[in-house]
Amino acid sequence: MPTTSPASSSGPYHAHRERQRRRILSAAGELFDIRGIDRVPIADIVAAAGIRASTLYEYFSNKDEIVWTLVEEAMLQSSTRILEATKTATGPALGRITALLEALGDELVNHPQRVRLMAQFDAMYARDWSAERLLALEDRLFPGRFKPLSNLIREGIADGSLRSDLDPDLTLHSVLNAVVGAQRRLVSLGNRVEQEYGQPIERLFGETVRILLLGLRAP
Amino acid sequence: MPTTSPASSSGPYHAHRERQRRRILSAAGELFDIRGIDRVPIADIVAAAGIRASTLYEYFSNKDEIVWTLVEEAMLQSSTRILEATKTATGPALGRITALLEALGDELVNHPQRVRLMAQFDAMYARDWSAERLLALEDRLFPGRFKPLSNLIREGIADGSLRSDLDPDLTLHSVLNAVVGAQRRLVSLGNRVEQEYGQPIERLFGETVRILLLGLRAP
DNA sequence: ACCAAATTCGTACATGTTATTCGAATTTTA
DNA sequence: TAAAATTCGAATAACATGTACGAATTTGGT
Repeated sequence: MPTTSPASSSGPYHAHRERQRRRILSAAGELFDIRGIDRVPIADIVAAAGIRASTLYEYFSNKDEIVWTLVEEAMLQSSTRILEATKTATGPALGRITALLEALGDELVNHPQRVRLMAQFDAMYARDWSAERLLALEDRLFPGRFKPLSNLIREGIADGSLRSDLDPDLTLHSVLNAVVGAQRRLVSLGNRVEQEYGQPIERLFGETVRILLLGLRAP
Repeated sequence: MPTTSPASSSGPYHAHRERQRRRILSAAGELFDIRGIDRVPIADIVAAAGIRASTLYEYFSNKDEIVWTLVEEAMLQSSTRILEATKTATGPALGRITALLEALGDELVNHPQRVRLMAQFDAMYARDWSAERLLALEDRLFPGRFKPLSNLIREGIADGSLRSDLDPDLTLHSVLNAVVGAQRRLVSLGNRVEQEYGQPIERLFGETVRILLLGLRAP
């Protein structure tokens, strides 16, 4: 009898369980990326992971749990990398905002699968039935995440690097939303972007960031 | 015996067929919006439309056809409205770009369901298996759609309303992508936006547009 | 009001897919 | 080698899609 249906976090078989868990998650992540989350049956995840369905249920009680686990990991990795980039940068606020937005560009080119996962999640899972769970997850991962953004604008106005007519509680949120939206749209459209726009993804993203920064900069 | 399985486009019963077709499409659209396209079985569409499954197959041969029809309509309505707004505006290019972006804001507040549908489609259907069909659809709906955008930038540089260092083949594409990305992200996150950011959707969107326009404007 | 054509209904059905459970067999640990 | 953990294989129940067809109903034209 397994300890409990969701994976246990310690014990003699701990290392092995962790390995298996990873196998399942990465197999699922790959398939979700290629075919779309809702079009991947458990049977396919199982086959890709090289196990039987009944084994999978020793690790996750259903597909949703796999999805939520992947999303949690993606959000964590993403935010870790971005916070780090922002903290590394020094000098006037505009420079730190630049670093923040460019980190999202790095993510776009270096971790497209991760970005695609979150794009899918936004469009499909961010519905009422899961809103509570998502908000709870975000609160757990980064409590009090918005004060730094507002302060960044305030500092920029004070140090003269940003326009003085910006609203600290509004501007950076809307800029971030636009950049994240651009990022996710570009990565979702994938090859089609280049076919349609005739420009490589990273140039389009870079130009978006450039224009936004020009709009923020003090005249 | 029905004329053909997909709806016929003329004949004595034409008006009635159109009405029924609409019933099906709007029932499906509603359900897709609430639950997500891939989580709506045919049986539910049929029930919501108040008909039997066998009747539905007189109009659409499968669920994908319903989805594609809805997407085609959404793309057409959206682009019609936006082209019109752009053409109505006169004066310097910056003003016309402003009208273009504000039209996307109108769509966000007045037709959120339509925007959500396209957001879902981008994230789920814009994959390799359907890329050809989508490109064909776009070519059919608006052939040669990108020259006007490039020209708008060129005109703006010429008439002095835009910065002179913009790239006609790049800038407006990337700005549009960002605005569309922001629009779709806001509408997908829905109520969560206000809970998380503490700002109404249209303010966030408006601020995004404002910053972008500041970035485009000649110094 | 009536007729003929078109549409819808009701139902049955064949087929395939999906998620989940459970006891038996196997592998691992100590 | 014994006990514990893990995996397997098979069985099952539920769901979903799409098709078929005669009977009942609605529609448009006259």
